[in-house]
Amino acid sequence: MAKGLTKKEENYSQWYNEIVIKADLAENSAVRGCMVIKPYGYSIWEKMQSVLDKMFKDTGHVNAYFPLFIPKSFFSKEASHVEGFAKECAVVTHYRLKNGKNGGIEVDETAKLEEELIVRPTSETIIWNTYKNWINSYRDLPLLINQWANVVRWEMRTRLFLRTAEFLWQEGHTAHATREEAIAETEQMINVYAKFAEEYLGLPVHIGTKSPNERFAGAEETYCIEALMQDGKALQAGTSHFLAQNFAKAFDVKFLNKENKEEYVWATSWGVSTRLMGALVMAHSDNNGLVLPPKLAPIQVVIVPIYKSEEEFKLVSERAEKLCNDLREHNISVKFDNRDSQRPGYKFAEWELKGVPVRLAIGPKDYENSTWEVARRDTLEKSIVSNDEILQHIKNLLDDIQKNIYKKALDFRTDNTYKVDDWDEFKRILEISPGFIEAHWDGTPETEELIKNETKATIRFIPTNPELEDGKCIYSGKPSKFRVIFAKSY
RNA sequence: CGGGGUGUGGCGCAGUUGGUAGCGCGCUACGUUCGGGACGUAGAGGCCGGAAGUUCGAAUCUUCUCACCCCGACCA
Repeated sequence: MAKGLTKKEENYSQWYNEIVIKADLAENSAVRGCMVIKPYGYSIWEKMQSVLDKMFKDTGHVNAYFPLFIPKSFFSKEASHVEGFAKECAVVTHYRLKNGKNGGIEVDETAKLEEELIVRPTSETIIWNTYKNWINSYRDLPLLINQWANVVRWEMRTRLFLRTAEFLWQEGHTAHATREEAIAETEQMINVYAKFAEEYLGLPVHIGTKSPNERFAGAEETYCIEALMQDGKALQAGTSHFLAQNFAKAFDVKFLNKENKEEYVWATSWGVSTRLMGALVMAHSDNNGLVLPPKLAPIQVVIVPIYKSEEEFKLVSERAEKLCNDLREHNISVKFDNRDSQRPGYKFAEWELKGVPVRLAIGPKDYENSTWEVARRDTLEKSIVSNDEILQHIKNLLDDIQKNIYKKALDFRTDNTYKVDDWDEFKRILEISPGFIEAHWDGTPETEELIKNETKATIRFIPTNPELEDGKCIYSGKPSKFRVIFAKSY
């Protein structure tokens, strides 16, 4: 089975790479660090987009589009923001090419830009520079805008979907009249992300806040959803930032309140990216390939005909086409794989590799008995279902698969979450069976840094409503009131 | 940016002490097959990452260069 696919127990990162490539999700491009998202992968992303977009609209947001390029001067207006991104910015310095000496092409040095342009690593600066013109009164607030865009962060080391130099995402940027309202927005959006992750990706996530070390550059508070991958490493799947008045002050965005007094506006920003594709792969897939949650699978059901003669093909095709129509009427996406060039066994393996949730086979025997062979991707179980019941069976099965992969991921997380009070135990667990570790922390960035240097583990999140309990910091032994969650991370 | 590795048909690789390139997969055609990755026959496809050098002769040796991958530091 799964010919040529590395087993995840043997080499997890190679297993991941092979699934991404062999399942036709994406491939490396001719440009260093930049990937090509292939049609099958992109159609999953489109499904994510359409679900998220609706969730954003339902919470009152509208879409807009801001420029790819940001004047360098904008960037330096918010000090910690610049510092956070400076090391990974692509910069445009010239606007013209000319013919070179040896028939090649070279940069025309006479066409130097007066002011260099930064390719956006995120859009806070250009957006706040624009909002300044849009906001005058409390009547202009709240301003609730999202954009779907690409951004560039010049990463040293890249991995398909998880970290690429260019990636696709959405970034919401909102402006509010009060601190409370902005915080409520920040929390609302992290809850939207959590709901999306759990209900659609089938991925259980924790909601929490980031420690100062891990916080977004320019934010007062960063909320995150954090998931556990099958190798025991944590993956940040989405973030929502309370930006306080930092950008309003940097870009001088003020409004007149009801008392006719000038105030700086309060801001949030929030985003999820194509990194979610990586999360999807690493959360559910197995040694046979990708496992997709039905709600995001581009193809939910595939039908493989089995036949010897032309007549047999005709008979099973007729019944397959009929079922295709029925399924489509019930908004279930289905593919009838009637390629004559491949044999059934090949098709079975291929659709498993691509993670299609439900596979049906129909051959002469099934035709005669009025049955279907039904195989589910998550458990690899097969059953025989009568033609009368097949439609309802598939509907139930898709729901069941969606629930089951969530439960599997949740059980995995539960099994790999540890409460630890002893430093040696902390190190030992990270060594032999990584996962989430709940431990006490003295609240200082210095301690987090020391723990990171010694174990590579960082604080993934601080619970939003922690259970209060007196304890001692796992590293320094200083008093602590509640536990935070450590893990190695992507 | 440090440490390691790899560049040879579309993909994965072999190529010995230098003698002018081969295998598997895939692809094309035809036939037999078809309930878990079929087989046969016949084909197409590469100036061996690039440049310079050594040599009668370089995929192979030397120097330089470029690209990519993996492990670290940094990051969503």
